[in-house]
Amino acid sequence: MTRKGQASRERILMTAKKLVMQKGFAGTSIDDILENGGFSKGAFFHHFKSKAELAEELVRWHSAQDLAMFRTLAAQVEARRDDPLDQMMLFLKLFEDYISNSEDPSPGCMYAVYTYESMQFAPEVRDFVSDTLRDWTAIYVRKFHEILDTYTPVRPVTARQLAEMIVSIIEGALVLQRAYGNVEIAARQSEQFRSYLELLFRPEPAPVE
Amino acid sequence: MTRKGQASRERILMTAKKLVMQKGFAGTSIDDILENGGFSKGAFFHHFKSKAELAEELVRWHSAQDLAMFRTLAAQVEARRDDPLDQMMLFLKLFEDYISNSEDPSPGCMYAVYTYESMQFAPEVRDFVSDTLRDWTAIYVRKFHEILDTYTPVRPVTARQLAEMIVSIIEGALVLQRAYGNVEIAARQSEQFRSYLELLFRPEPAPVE
DNA sequence: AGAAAAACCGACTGAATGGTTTGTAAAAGG
DNA sequence: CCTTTTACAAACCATTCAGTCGGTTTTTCT
Repeated sequence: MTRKGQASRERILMTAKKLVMQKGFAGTSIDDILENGGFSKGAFFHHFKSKAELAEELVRWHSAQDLAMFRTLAAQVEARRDDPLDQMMLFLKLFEDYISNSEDPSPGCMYAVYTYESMQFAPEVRDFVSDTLRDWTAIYVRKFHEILDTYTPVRPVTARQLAEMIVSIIEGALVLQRAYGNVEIAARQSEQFRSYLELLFRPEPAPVE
Repeated sequence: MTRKGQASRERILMTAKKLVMQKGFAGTSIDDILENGGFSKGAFFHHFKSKAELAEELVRWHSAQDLAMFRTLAAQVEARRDDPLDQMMLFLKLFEDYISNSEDPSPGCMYAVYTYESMQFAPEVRDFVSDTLRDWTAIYVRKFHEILDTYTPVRPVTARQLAEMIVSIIEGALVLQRAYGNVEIAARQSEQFRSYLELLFRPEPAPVE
């Protein structure tokens, strides 16, 4: 694949991503993508043999970017803090900055789009999406294990429960954000989750009555 | 509209709901609905003048059912508890029972489907969905106001933040539930939220070191 | 420079889709 | 009982859709 070929392919993926996030996968036709990006039919089918293949390449491409961003944040955090709880708190704060400042016109999670349209996709694509979500959760699970090795929570809780909680909160907040056209919900909810972690792991003495 | 007519209309809506929750709105063709429910084209277009009208009637119909269920739970709760925090806790528990025992093959939230495919719908439909989500949140906001009038939280928090938190958690948990094919996540996450409320409003004395 | 391969163009095709129309059976109303 | 309206049936239509194909341009390799 030539350099120019790669570039075109990426431009198609970028356009497809934009439209799929706006209108869903079934709601986005190939002609839509072509018109919006200024490509031709021939160009598209030179790079992707079918719409189904685009679907697969699109999530894989997106998840690679996503993971890279995630790792960048995680690395920053681990360089700046030693304590696992401090790391988690800083990570969440950085995430809040990131999501508040991304001027994405149609916010949302691509995995959620794929999940709610799962019947459109081949089983392997569905599996890829759920595996990716599982990987995402697993990274949090590991970090919460570290935290639970160091701290004793005020109430019994498992690493898995906390990991699924932050993922759920973010996924749900993105739905609300999109429905309301309000870009601050995800950050505010991440903040609430931090508050929960504080109470669980760093309780203050009960206030005197 | 005759009784039989009403019944047919409802059967179409039921079939449409099932398919839309499985495959998304754009991914569900009218022919799909007809085939799946055993209707004819004539029947469909007798009851709905277009697919767009079906979209609108479908959310409105669904939200009416949804709200009725919500009110039933709320009424049960208010009959059994006086304290607003107790009411909230019981409500969440009843919700957990409800969602764990509903044998829905393709779980998820219809508002999330509409939100992620929002470009498919007329502005009035989009507004209806966001208004419905706002109503939903507003009911929680009111209850949390009552709670905050009675209890002092350990950490500063607003009724709106808590209301958006439970809605986000449930929305997000439904995404994960669907992705993983695991029907217990929403209930488990609701439980975590209860745990947060306990820590906020009914803190135990800090453990002695 | 010249051959070979990759990248691209756009007219075309068949199937699917949303929607229309014409006709008919069954209720409802007087 | 007879008329009018409602409820449905299904053939039909125009458009859109995913995908094909034959041909041209551009890039790469030697």
